[in-house]
Amino acid sequence: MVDIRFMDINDLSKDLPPIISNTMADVVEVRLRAYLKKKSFRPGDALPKELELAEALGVSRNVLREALSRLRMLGMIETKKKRGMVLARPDILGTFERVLDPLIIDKNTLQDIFELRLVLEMGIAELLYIRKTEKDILELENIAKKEINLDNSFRIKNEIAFHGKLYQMSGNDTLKRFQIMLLPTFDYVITLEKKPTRGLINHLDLVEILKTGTVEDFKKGMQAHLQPHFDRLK
Amino acid sequence: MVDIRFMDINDLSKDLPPIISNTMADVVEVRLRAYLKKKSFRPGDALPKELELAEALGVSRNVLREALSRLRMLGMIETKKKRGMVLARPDILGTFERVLDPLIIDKNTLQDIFELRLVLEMGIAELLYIRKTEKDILELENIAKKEINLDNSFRIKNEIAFHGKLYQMSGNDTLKRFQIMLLPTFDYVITLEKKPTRGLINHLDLVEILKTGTVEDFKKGMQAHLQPHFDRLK
DNA sequence: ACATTTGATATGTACTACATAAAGACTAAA
DNA sequence: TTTAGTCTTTATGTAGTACATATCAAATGT
Repeated sequence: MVDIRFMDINDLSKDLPPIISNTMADVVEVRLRAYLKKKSFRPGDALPKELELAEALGVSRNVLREALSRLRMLGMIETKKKRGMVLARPDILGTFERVLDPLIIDKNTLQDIFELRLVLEMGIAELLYIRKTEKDILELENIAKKEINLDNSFRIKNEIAFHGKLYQMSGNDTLKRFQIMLLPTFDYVITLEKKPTRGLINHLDLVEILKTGTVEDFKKGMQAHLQPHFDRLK
Repeated sequence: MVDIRFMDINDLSKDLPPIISNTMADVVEVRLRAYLKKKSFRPGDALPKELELAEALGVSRNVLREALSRLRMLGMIETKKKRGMVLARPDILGTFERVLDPLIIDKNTLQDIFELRLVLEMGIAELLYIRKTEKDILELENIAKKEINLDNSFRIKNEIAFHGKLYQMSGNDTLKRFQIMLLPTFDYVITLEKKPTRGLINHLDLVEILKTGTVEDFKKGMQAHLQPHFDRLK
C-alpha cells in the first residue's frame, strides 16, 4: 500500500492522467476517418448524405456537421449542394498554411522552424545541381544583384526572394511551398541579431558557384553563408 | 473593346476567377482568425462567449460553432465548459498527422516528400554534430547492429528506427515529428526498387563516422549512403 | 432534337430547447 | 479560520425542427 502522504504532485499526475472528455464531434470525426479509411474511397467517390450518416452514428445532424466541417477544412472531403459529399485529395500543405499563417508561434517552435530552414538549405544542394537551368541561375543572379545597397526592410524581402528562388529551383513543389512555413523565421533572425551578420560568402558568391562550381563547392559555400547562424546554435 | 471571339480559355479564366462559394462557416473561420491575430491573445485569455460572437458576426450559433470546431481541431483554441480559451501553441504538426494518416497521397506528392526526406537527411549533419551525445550514438549503434540479417518487412521498420533516431538526435522537436510525415516514403522506396539498393556506406558506417569523424566526413558518408536514391532522380 | 420549366433533393443556415459541467457563492461543521 | 458540502449561475454540448438555396433530372413545350 502506498502512503499517499508522501506522494508529490508529480507522481499523482502520473498515476491519474487528466480525463480527456471527448465531445461527440471529436468521436464522430475519428469514426468518419476510420470509415473513409476502411472503405478505401477513391477521390471523387460519393459519400452517404448527412442525415444517413447522422442516423447511423446516432448523433444529431449538428454534431455530424461539426465533424464534417473539420474534414472539409482539411480538404479531405468536398461538398456540393446536391451532389452530396465526395472524398477529395487533401492538399497537404494547404492545411499547413492555414495553421501557420496568423500564428503567434511560441519561441521554441520558431527556433525549431528556423533550424529546419537551415537544414533544408544545407541539404538542397543535390537537388539544385540535378535540376538547375541557365534561366534559373540568371534570375537568381538578378535577385542577388539587386541587394547591393538596400535598407533593412528591403533586405528581408530580398533574402526571402533569394532563398525562395532556391527552393523553386529544386523543382520540388512541396518544398517550394514550404517557404510559406519558413517566412516567419526571416523576421525572427532580424530580431535576433543586432547588426546584419554576414557570412564569408554572400548571395552573389553562391550564384557564381552555381555557375561554375561543383556540388561540393556549393555545399561548402552554403555552409559558409549560414555559418553565423550555426554559430548561434547550441 | 475586346473581341471575345479571340480570347482563349486561359484569358477567360483569368478575368473570371472561379466563384468560390464561401460558406458562412468559412467566412467566420477567417474572421475569427483575423480577430485572434489582431487582439493578439495570450494563452489562457478568455474569449467572448459563443452567443456574443455569433451575434457580433451576425450568424447563427450553429455556424459559429462549426468555425470554432475547426480552430479547436487545429489546436488554436481550447474550450472548457465555462470559458473559452485561446491556446498559444497550436500543434503545428499535430494537424499534419491527422491529414496524412488515412491518405491516398498522389504519386507526385509522394515523390516530393521523398525528395524532401533526402534533403533533410543531407542537411541534418550540422545539427547532429552540435547536439549528439555518447548515449545517443550508442542507441543508434544498437539499432544499426540489429539490422544485420532481417527480412524485408523488418528491414523497413529498422530503416525507420534508424533515421528516426537521427531526427531525434538533431534536438529539434519539430524535425523529429516530421518523421511521421515521411513515413509513407519508406514504403514508397521499397515499391520503387526491385531489390534492396544499398549505398557504399551503410548504417553502421555512419555510426562509426559519428563517433570519430568530422562533420564533413559525415556529410560525405550520408551522401554516399543515399547515392542510389539520388541516382534515380531526374 | 433541343431549349425551358419545374420538381425533387441534399446541403446551408437559423432558431429553440434542454442537458451537462464548472465556477463561484453561500452555508454548516471541525 | 479553515474545510467540506450544497446551491446557483452560466457557458458549452447536443438534439430537433424549419426553411433557404442550389443543383440534378425529368417533364414539358417548341
